[in-house]
Amino acid sequence: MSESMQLTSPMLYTYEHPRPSVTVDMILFAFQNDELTVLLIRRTHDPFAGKWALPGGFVGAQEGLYEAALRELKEETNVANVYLEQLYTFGQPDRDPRARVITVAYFALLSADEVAQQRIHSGSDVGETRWWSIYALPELAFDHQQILDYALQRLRWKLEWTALGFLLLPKEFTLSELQKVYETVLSQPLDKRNFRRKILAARVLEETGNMRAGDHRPAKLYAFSAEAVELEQARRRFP
Amino acid sequence: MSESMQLTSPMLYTYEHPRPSVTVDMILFAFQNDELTVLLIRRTHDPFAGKWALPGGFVGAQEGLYEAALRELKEETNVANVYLEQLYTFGQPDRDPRARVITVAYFALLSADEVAQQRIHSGSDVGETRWWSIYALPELAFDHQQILDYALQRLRWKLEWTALGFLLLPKEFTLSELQKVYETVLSQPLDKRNFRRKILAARVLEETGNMRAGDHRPAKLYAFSAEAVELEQARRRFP
DNA sequence: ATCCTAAGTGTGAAGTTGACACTAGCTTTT
DNA sequence: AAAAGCTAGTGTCAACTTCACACTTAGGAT
Repeated sequence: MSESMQLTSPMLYTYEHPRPSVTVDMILFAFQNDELTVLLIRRTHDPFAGKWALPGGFVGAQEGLYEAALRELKEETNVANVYLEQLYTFGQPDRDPRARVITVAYFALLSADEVAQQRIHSGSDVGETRWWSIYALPELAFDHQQILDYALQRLRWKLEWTALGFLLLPKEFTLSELQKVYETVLSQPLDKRNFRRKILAARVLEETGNMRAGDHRPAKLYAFSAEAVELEQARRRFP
Repeated sequence: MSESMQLTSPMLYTYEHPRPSVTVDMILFAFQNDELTVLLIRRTHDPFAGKWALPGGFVGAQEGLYEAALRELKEETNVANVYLEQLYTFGQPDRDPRARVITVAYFALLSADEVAQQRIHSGSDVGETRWWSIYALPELAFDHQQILDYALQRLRWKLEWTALGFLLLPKEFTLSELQKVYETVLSQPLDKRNFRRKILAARVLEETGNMRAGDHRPAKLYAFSAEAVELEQARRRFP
């Protein structure tokens, strides 16, 4: 501890300091086939060549962190137009075996529409891109498992405390589908009547008038109202 | 946007990238004279020489972010043994006029005991160190006002949702003192009976058996129990 | 002894949460 | 065309929580 003090202390407020690399890593969650999934890429280069990792990359000299996250996402996975939320910054000195790399993690919820539209594909530097079920993950590169665990906590928190679960669904959805999202993410069954009462009380959903046809009794379709969502997002405790 | 893509994209997963400087900045809150206060230092060097700023400094090559925060705090202000919580990472490209500097902000609540004990003084690189009332702040350097605003949001959230307000008080305190903390931070009067019922229901406080003598009826003194606090902190939504 | 001031205490009404079971409406099968 | 199968959809009561609200108690100062 005192060694590092002497290293850096005399230089305070000059700009001659060890400069780490800074990256952004993105955790993209989606809901597919009744499973919570996360988007991973397969690394082509060392370190961890062949291993799966969160999409991410270096922050450019003249771009903000959020912009870097959007750019890398587009480049590596062709995903665009998502709302990213800063998650946490991970900076253990040894988290990258080659150099000091500090990473700012972002996460996003992708609606089923977005997953379908994005035509996700791998960028030139990326081996392969695919969605993985949260419950059957491969071994991850770096400390990405830890980052993912943390993102999962945050996601659970979000669903426990806000009515924003529909962000993982298509534009129109049934209440049963929404309940399924909540049950899957929170890993617990919910009472149908109480769930409906509660989610409707949040006043972010409105009936579209359409029905979901299917094998059985058709279900009313709901959508969220943009204004209400802004309110709900404004209620976020950690912007 | 596409310019910066071309700048950095071809180098993905090599380590030849613009490397920003990375700093930590600390927001230390304390409660003094019925006011919420924050610890600031006066800058001696440009940029913003003479302006007040959050204590902070560069992250060493081989130290974690948290360790860097502790070290800088000790160096600049002589504050030690505080529990820091990561707040947010600010990385707008122009937030430092001279170079690209990304900062990871931490915040901490200092008890009145700690404020008294710490013998806060300025490190060699720091002009002056003092506590400022939140409601009478000087103009701050960089984007530190923005960072502070965000920290205040988080602090309010913390007091709204947890019983951790006593972190800002000395070891022993009366319920009235605790209520005053909550009222000050939340900027709203609270009902005495409801406040007491609620805070006692959280089961983190215990009577010490001592009384606070004073001009009027003596008040029971309370302390928090360490185990209970761990529980309460474990309840934190964002570790 | 009286006054002043802060400490300390309880209740009822309103709202919220949680447990719980049946009917409605469509498709498929026979 | 009737029955079976399956999912959608709905209401109530009890327990608990929240909120508003006012008086008594204990010490210090005079």
